[in-house]
Amino acid sequence: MRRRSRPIPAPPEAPAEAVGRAARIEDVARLAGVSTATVSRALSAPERVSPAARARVMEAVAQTGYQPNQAARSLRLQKSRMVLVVLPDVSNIFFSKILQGIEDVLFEAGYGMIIGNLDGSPDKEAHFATFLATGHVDGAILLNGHLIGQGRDGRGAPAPTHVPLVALCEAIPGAGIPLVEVDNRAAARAATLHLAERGRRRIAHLTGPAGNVLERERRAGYREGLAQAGLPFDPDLVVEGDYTLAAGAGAADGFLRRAPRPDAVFCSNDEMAIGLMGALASAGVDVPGDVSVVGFDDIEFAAMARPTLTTVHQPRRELGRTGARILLDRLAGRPAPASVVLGTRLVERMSVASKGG
Amino acid sequence: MRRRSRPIPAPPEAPAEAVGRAARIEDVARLAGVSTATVSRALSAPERVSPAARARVMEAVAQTGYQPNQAARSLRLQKSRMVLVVLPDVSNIFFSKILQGIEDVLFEAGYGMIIGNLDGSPDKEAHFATFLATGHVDGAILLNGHLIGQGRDGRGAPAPTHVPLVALCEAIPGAGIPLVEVDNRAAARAATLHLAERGRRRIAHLTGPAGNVLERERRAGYREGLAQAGLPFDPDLVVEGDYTLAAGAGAADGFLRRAPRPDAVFCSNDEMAIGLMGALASAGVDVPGDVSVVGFDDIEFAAMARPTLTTVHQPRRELGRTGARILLDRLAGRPAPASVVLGTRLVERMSVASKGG
DNA sequence: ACGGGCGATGTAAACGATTACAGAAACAGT
DNA sequence: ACTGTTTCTGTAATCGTTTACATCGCCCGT
Repeated sequence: MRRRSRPIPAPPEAPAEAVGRAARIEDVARLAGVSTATVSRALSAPERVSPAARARVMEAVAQTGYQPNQAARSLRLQKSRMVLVVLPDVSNIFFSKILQGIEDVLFEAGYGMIIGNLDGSPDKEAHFATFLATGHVDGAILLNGHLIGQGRDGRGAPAPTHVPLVALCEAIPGAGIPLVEVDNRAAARAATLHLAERGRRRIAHLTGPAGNVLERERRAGYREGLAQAGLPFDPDLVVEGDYTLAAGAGAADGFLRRAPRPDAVFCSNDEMAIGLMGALASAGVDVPGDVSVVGFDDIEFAAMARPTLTTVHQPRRELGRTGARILLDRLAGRPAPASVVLGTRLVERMSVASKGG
Repeated sequence: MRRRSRPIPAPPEAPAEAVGRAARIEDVARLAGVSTATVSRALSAPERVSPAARARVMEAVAQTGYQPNQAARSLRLQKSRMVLVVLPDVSNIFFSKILQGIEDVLFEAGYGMIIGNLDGSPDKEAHFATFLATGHVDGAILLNGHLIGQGRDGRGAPAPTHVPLVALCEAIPGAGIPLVEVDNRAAARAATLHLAERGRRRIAHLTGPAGNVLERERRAGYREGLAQAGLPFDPDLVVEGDYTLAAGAGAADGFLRRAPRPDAVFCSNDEMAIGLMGALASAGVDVPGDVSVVGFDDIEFAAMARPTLTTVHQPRRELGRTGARILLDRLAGRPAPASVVLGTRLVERMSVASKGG
């Protein structure tokens, strides 16, 4: 193996910097002929440094490609500029849109976003609960209450030391942390009333999991709507689902076997509503004629289902944005509202039809 | 406002620990009557510490509720046990399912997941590119090539120092990093052939964005499929979309105006396929009779659309899992394959019908 | 009795930033 | 010339771990 006869010029893409380790603040200081203190100041408070020194530092920074090490900063400053977002399921289109809103404003403020995907696993709940306490993140947004308060063991981990928290979409009773949500009860009432106003008399309710705080509100709203329309409440018409397409599809049979058969179903989310409509169609039932359906959330597919789905619109992205803003306020020590309620509206499409007189 | 007459007992939930700061390793050491070195060893390598000391340390840890500070660990160990996942859009159901797979195995291995949501913003691309270089994370998974290589400025940021990377779903030409993907070309060919075998003769293609590496493969597969079926390639039947429901719906008109009208459309994702079917139905076109439709991805809603959507199934969660595993291998210095191709399969549903003789 | 080996422990030096404090230099006002 | 003020800079402590190295017993074989 012969040596090359001529020295090879250094590759142009690596400017001055040695092949080895990333540049440290000390390298920059040496190169600029100043102390590390001056480098640090030149970067974080340029006005406290003479123009000459500042220029030399900037030059040295450019040459070395220096980027402050984040672990060191975190340690020294006792904050990480990271936020943990805890949610039941990233792959759920409802949450992931909220995630997008959170990311929007977190990024704007220079914060990074760590995902805690609970996935129904108590292990994960425990993990992320301690995660909060270990200085990994400056704050957290909780999309359900499992982490603190209402774990399956009845108690869950104790509220972590002093990390600011914000609850999003679902209240965490007794946790005493700010909450951003929609008025689920009012929305459910409006949806139920809407069906009643279209002449529907046997209005069923396909709910989410029973333990759910937010679901309690919706059930209450459903009953209020019935009452307001002068319709009797029939517990037999309330069926519990788990927010999945499959749950919706699976519920169809049950509803059809009820006697008398319901002429409308209010579903606690759009997935179940779409799953239900699909199964009803397959069973030869006319939607919306025989059975009208209302969903909840207004996910993108609601407008694409056949028939298009009448549903309660939730401002998902805005929910995320608002939650993140409140958390940032608390992180910055600014005053923040204890609770925010965002508006919903009923989006009328083709899955509800008028009936009778 | 009257003072309470009796002192209140300390709340029972705070065991021994002072109200102030979180416990440091030194607190534990003092309490256990050992040095900090022993505490550290007791926790990370118990067998190197005498049973007696170990017991005292554990007791002290329990009493103080000590959790090692992560910033300090990261700094000392030069690793963060965090992985950055960069993707175009968290709220997209295609990516978020992959995210779930990634999270599965990352969590299992004790790694946390930071999300870099590009959202089409060059700012964000730049941000996350430097993010990689600042010791925030030990490695990254890239769901598109924008971060390195093919940014809009033609170059993007230089490949970051030495952070292990893995590309997922979309190759990053020239980056020389492991890639996990499906055989997009073969899958597109199979989809096109499937339509041809059902007697479809004017098969259109609703594609993703043109710059897309993966999209080039699908277009190539589409043309191969046509060729294999003995059908002519007509550039007029290739329409570019952007993977959204709206793009699918918007493309319907164009297809219907073509003369002769196409009798099938192969769509590069399910959202566009569903949007297209919706708009076709609204225009009074019979799907699958007049126009058959095939999608790509097999998202959950594919089975719930009317008609149910025939589509190419991608193992999204498994893609995520595999990508994460390879990254972990590289992080651990284990040998890792340079590239993995996962299988797809065509899921036949109701959006394709046979035609003619 | 002595040296070697071994296991358990402690001391102190990293890791890479920020910043309190103090010193130096420059300048102005008397 | 002296003092006080202002502006800039450097020294060194600090954040909370981990771990190389040194030390200290202790046991064992000769």
